[in-house]
Amino acid sequence: MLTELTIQRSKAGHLFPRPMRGPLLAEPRTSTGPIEIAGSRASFARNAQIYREKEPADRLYKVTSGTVRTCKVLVDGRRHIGAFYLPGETFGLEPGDRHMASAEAVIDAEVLIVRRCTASTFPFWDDELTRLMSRELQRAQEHLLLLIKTAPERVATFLLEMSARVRSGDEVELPMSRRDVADYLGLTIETVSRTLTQFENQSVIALPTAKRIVLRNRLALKRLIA
Amino acid sequence: MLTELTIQRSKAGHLFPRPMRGPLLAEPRTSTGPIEIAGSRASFARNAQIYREKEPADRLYKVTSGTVRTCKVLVDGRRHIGAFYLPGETFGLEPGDRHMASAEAVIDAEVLIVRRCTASTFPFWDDELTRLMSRELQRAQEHLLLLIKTAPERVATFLLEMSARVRSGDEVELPMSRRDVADYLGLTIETVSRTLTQFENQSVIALPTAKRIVLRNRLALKRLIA
DNA sequence: CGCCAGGTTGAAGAGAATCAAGTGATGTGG
DNA sequence: CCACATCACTTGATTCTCTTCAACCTGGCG
Repeated sequence: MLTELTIQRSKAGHLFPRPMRGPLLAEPRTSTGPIEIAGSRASFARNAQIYREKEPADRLYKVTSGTVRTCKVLVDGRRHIGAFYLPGETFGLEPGDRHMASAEAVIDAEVLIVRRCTASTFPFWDDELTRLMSRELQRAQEHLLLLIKTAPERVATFLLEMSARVRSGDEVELPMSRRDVADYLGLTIETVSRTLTQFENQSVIALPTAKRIVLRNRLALKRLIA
Repeated sequence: MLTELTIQRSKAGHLFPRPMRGPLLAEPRTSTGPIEIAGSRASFARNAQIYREKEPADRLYKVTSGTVRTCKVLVDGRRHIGAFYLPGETFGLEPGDRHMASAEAVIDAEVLIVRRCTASTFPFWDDELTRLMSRELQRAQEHLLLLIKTAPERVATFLLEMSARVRSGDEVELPMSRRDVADYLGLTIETVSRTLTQFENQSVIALPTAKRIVLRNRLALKRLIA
């Protein structure tokens, strides 16, 4: 194991190193056991940028707490969110050598950072990179299918996806704002909000608070997905 | 080089083997020169299926002539085209071990087929797979951005993309139908058609025939893309 | 010549965006 | 501890884009 550093945020998202260690990879590989690779830890305040578009993509990031979004801002101000990353998920791997999107903390988040080159000395590393790339591709392809659907279908898909990812029964605590959801689904915040209240009126969901959503009728949501 | 077979189509798209050889990979790799890997050739009639969704994804396909589309049909009959593949481009690589979409010949097409496992005996093969996967991911991410745009923006993006890929000056011969274009862009054929005539009326393009498109004002198209 | 698939055009309608106002939660300073 | 400011979300009215439904071209091809 190599030297490790942890980085903590200041108020404005500045980074302060402090010693730490942690595993990069989430899934134990049956053949070899879990892989742990030296890295540094960093904390980011809500909305702090983790990296910017077009910066060299020489690091990988694993969320240890909080939530991260990757997003692209178009010239006319529209914003597109490519993905949300929850604890245990890894982001930052790009098809090229530069980041295609920026990454930001949706809520206060901690990430483990590993240099891509550092890791190349470990066996099975290439396998892991391929696995991550595959997952990104699959995610992107599912996202594509999402964007050709109607608003209720998109929202239903999103709710079921989030529910499956946080797996906490029928109650989902969304870490992200309506704006984030809207930019992920390719809708406006008004449409997202209206669709949610519509679901609530149909008793498909309950909304104890804006970000807490109870799935009361999963079947109805699944029927929507088509 | 291993034994090679070529397969030709019958009227209904059936396959008849015949000896042949050809390179799988398009790009010469500077360090080692072009890689050529044994494979079989096959021809497919217009609209013939090359593989179906959920079939094992154990082969790679390189288009040698014609055009191929990958598509998914949703339960309600809507169809989504994930990508078009032109001569020289490789398709069939999936994030999992099953095809996520089916592949069909847009027009009569010839493809070179290589078994994924066959190829593992060649050096640099893993690199090549990674490169292909990267390209797919990039393609998917650009497609995502497309789908959050307006109809004119999508059509303009599509025209410029096709023009760049066939690089035959300002004249583009589209191999695919309006339906294919529409299903790729997430629009209806009527909207695609209307948008094209609108471009024509603005002298941005000319339409000598339905499938032949002359880009008269690339700048106007680029301005649209935002 | 006439058929037929693919493409275009028109009119009407639906769905989401936009514009605008209101409500509710959160946080801050007096 | 409360008043107020701010931000996030919701709701309503209107507009606009794209879809839908329908009719009509057009170009190959028997």
